[in-house]
Amino acid sequence: MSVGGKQMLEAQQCCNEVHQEALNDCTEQLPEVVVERLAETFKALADPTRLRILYNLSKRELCVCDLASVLGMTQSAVSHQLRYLKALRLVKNRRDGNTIYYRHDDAHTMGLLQMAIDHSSHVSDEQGVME
Amino acid sequence: MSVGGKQMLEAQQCCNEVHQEALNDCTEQLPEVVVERLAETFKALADPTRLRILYNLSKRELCVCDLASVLGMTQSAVSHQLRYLKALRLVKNRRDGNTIYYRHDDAHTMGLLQMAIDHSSHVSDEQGVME
DNA sequence: TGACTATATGAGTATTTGTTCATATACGAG
DNA sequence: CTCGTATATGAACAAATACTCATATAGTCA
Repeated sequence: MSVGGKQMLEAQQCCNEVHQEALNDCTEQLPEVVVERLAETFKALADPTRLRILYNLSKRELCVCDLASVLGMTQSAVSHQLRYLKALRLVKNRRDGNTIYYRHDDAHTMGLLQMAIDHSSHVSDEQGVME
Repeated sequence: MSVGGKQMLEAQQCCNEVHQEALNDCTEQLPEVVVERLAETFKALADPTRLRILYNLSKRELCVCDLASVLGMTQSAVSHQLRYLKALRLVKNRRDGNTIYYRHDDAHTMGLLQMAIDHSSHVSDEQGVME
């Protein structure tokens, strides 16, 4: 079981010939909590509705009503997603009378979104030329 | 109920006072196909197992067996996720005898991942100082 | 050929998720 | 107070998901 003197990471043996060299290059793993956090962030961006909400909030502050109108969705559906985004601190809101305005609240995540959007437009351009 | 009149660009009316100025700032929307593509990309990164797979493949080429060992997961679970990632062209593979080696195949998505990882470590540092 | 190995895959399943519907809450104007 | 409006929320439900298990596939080696 113990092969050498060093730390060996055997989590589970699925084949006899475990490539030790490969495992040595992978001793450094992302901490569990970091992985969960990353997945959580990307999951927030992994839904078309939330993407559209954040995209529009990247332009300007908007109330629930306007977002529902722009997205062509029910107020309830939008509100549920806003709660989701707010729990992750990706958006925040302010009240003005009956109206509640939302805006983005996480520059890093918005940066990820913007980067992905920029790339998608580049890809579109290239494909437009190619095909 | 039905207010006699005209509605110009409204997808759905959730409240009477639709803020026209807000809607004017949101005339430009991401194309449906782009939104779906973005969501698809982020969804690939929205799962801890796939994150760890891509993270390890960012270091070096690995076979299914080694990945399973490093992640402490069954060969089947890893293989299913690799198929998922391959369908999205985020990874590609090569065969060497019985062994199939995987590596990453989408610089842009790996860039998104790296950016998110870098940020998370910065945040950790700051929090480490604060608390 | 046949045993052995690494990987792929279909079915089944428990869990998560995004929406709808009905209703609750909070605020402003009478 | 009551009424009207904007938003929030709980329950329910269908669809998507990530795993396990059993088995299939494809290569090596004797």
